[in-house]
Amino acid sequence: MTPDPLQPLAPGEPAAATEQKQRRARRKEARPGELVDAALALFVEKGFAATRVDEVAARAGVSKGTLFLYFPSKEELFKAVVRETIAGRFGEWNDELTRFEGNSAELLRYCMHSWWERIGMTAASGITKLVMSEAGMFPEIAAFYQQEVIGPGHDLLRRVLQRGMDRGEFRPLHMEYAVYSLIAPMIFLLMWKHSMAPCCPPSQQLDPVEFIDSQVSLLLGGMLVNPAARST
Amino acid sequence: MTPDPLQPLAPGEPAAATEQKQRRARRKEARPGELVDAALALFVEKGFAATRVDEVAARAGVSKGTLFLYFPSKEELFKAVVRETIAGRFGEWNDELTRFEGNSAELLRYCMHSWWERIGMTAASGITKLVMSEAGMFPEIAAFYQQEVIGPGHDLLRRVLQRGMDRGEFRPLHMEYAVYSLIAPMIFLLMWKHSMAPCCPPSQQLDPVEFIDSQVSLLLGGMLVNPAARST
Amino acid sequence: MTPDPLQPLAPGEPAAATEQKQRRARRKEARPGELVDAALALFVEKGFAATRVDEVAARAGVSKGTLFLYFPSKEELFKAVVRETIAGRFGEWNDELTRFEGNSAELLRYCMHSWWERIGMTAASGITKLVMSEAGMFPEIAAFYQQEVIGPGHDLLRRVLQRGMDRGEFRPLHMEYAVYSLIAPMIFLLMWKHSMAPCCPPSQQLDPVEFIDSQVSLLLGGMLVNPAARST
Amino acid sequence: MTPDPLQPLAPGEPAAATEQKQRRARRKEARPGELVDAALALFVEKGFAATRVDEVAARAGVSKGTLFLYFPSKEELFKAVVRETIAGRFGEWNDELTRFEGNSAELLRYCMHSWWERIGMTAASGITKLVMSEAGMFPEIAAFYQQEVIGPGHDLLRRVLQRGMDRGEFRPLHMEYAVYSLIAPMIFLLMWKHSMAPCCPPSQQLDPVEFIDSQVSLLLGGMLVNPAARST
DNA sequence: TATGAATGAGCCTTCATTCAT
DNA sequence: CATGAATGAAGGCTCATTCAT
Repeated sequence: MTPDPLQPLAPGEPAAATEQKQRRARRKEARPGELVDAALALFVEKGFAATRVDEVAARAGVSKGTLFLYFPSKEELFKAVVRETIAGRFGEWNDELTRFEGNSAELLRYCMHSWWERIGMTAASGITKLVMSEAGMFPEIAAFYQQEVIGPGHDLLRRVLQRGMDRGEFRPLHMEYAVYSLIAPMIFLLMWKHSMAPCCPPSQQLDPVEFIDSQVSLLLGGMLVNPAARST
Repeated sequence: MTPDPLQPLAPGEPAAATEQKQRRARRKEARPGELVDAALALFVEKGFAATRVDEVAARAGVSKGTLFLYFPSKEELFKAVVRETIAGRFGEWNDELTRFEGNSAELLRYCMHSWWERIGMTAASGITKLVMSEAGMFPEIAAFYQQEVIGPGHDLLRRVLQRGMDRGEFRPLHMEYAVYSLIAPMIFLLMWKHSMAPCCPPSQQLDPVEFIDSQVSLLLGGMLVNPAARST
Repeated sequence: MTPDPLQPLAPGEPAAATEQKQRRARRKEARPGELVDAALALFVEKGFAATRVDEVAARAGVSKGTLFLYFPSKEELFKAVVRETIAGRFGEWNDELTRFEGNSAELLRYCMHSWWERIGMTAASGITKLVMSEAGMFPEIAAFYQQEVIGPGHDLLRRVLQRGMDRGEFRPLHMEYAVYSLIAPMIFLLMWKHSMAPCCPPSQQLDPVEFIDSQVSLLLGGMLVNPAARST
Repeated sequence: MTPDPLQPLAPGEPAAATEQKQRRARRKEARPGELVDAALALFVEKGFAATRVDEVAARAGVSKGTLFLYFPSKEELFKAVVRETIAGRFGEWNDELTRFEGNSAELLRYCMHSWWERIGMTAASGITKLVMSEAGMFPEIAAFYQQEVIGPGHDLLRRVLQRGMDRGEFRPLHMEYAVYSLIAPMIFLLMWKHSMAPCCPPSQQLDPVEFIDSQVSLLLGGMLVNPAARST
């Protein structure tokens, strides 16, 4: 859609004008994205209701009117934020899982740390906090999130556990509950990071990576057939 | 404070008038509670910003003006809701812990289930979800919550773990992380119940009691010195 | 209406009860006055709109409901304040004028100082400030004030000037303007005292008595037939 | 600030567009002024508290929201009214005083009449009345008024009197009191015009110009070294 | 397309007034 | 008579949304 900048200019066309058009066009196409980024940051920081569209527009470097050119309402902006931000990276993740060659305990640990690096510690974590906070007001969004994120994530974790059981590494587990036992610390870390952490005294601060390590170890204690022999 | 109802009425005193006064007095004393109850329900359902004080008043069966007779602002009403809902039940809990005679695995399981019965499945859970959702907007509330709930809960769980280690039931644990491993499923259950659960397909629904059971079992696997011998 | 306290008690009547009734009755009769006093003070200090009836009631030591037992509305309370506070002291003043034996310059000076002592420096001055401030909102009150205070005061001053002219002490004066030349400093002192004075630096503070003296001297310079010979 | 209308338009520039922009710009620039004018009229007529911002906006031909686009609060609107209305014209006045060539009696008379024409009979007088009425509620405004108006006016009058004394026209005067003797009739006229006058019977009406004339004559009687020789 | 001035519905809050007790 | 809890009609102010330019 954007004109390929490597393409040679049509002969006779004034270069400057073309370049300007290009830049404007590129800018125009970037607009929604910039607005979504700005909105994401502000929604995460202050919540949906407390974020003013003026602020979003200002942060995106456009006027308030322009925002409504791209999003018909604040609610639609919010929905767009959720939709745009949730990039389905589960395909890639599933592939990694398939290719993984270590034991299942290592895989599980890898998955959890991987989640932290790719989601938990990035801005993407804000979106989950946001969705959970506003789910009551936006059931549609919550359902969308469930379908696009929770569901696939759930499936992926189920695959990991199944792999462990199939390979005789994990004891027979009640799949659903075990999956949620893995989701729980992630949700917890998200909410903690975005809500209580700023108010906790240093003594109760949490190093997420260490916590994940510790948590996985504890859970593996209950999952592994032979905990004593575990390598991780 | 209220006249002792066991006290016989002064002879000659008209019983009707006394009763009326009592009802009036009771009414006045009941108002804040009724308002807090109404506010709790609405805040949990719609969030702080989306809840209108008119609605709260209407639900409590009074006029808008009356609400401001008891709470100087919407924000103070919110704080009152938080305070009232999470009235420290930790004293009682700590006593139970002290008196508990079973082994530490049983105690841990008891604690988690107890939490669900007293907090998780009651309206109090909604307020925690709300506090975490709105923490950014109400740092004061978040700090209060941290001090009144998170802190004491943290301490209580630490005592449980310490008991297990002292009695040689639990392996040496990194205390902080282990505590958060117990807190995590509770926070998760809270958030889940109040945000995603209504949108999940039946296949992904979660029975909280069973989940707690399962989660505790897994964690105990990692905590107990002798997992095989565990009674629960 | 109030039982004469000197009247011997009716035989057989319990003294205590009677006394209580008396006190309550006396108190009841005093209520309107106490309310008017409280209202005067607050109206003068804060203006009509900014004075809350709660405050008036509280200052008078009664409940808000009681206030409305005596005055049907805040406006009526205001009117009552003006009516009650403006005690016609012009009869007495006119008598003094008639009996005055000094020369007219002395009489004029006496009148002005007398006004300051009896009105200007007392709480009564507040009422004039109040009436002038709120005249736009209460034309009825302004008319009443004009009739009860301005008019009589005007007449009294006219008599003084006429006396001076009749006795050949004052030059022929344009009566209306001359009267207002005497009223002007009084109005000025009132407004000054109640509005700007608190904001003026010490260098611009004003000693009212000295100012009246100075002002009268200047005016007499223009009024007296023989200024050089004036004794005051 | 506005583009010089005498400047010829750049050749080729579309006149219509320019004019439109100008009109739009002028409109935006005119808004605060229109609002201040509307507010001035209503504040003077009804007082600060009784004036509703809706009314001000309506009178200025805009919506309530627009008003808050230009003034952050009703109070700031009021302050703006005061500032705009009494924009310091003392510089001009001081110059006139310096250039004045007549005798000091004439100068004094000129000053007083000048005040009436520029302040007393204009809308600015209403604002002074308002400031004095509401001074108790707005000490900040009162202080501002004192600094911007009372102070400079005071200084100007002092200069006039000093000039008279320096030139041997005026007798030695107690400066402060004499200055206030000149301020008093102005304050009086203001208050009178805006409060009692509408309620006075015709017999007690006051022609301000004549009153000033009369008042100045009387005061000059007390000020001049040689009253008999006075030309005015 | 982009702007930003304008809008107006709606919110929180106040306070004079009422009325059951 | 006195109380004070309850009321509800406004009022000031915000902010998502519109639209002329």
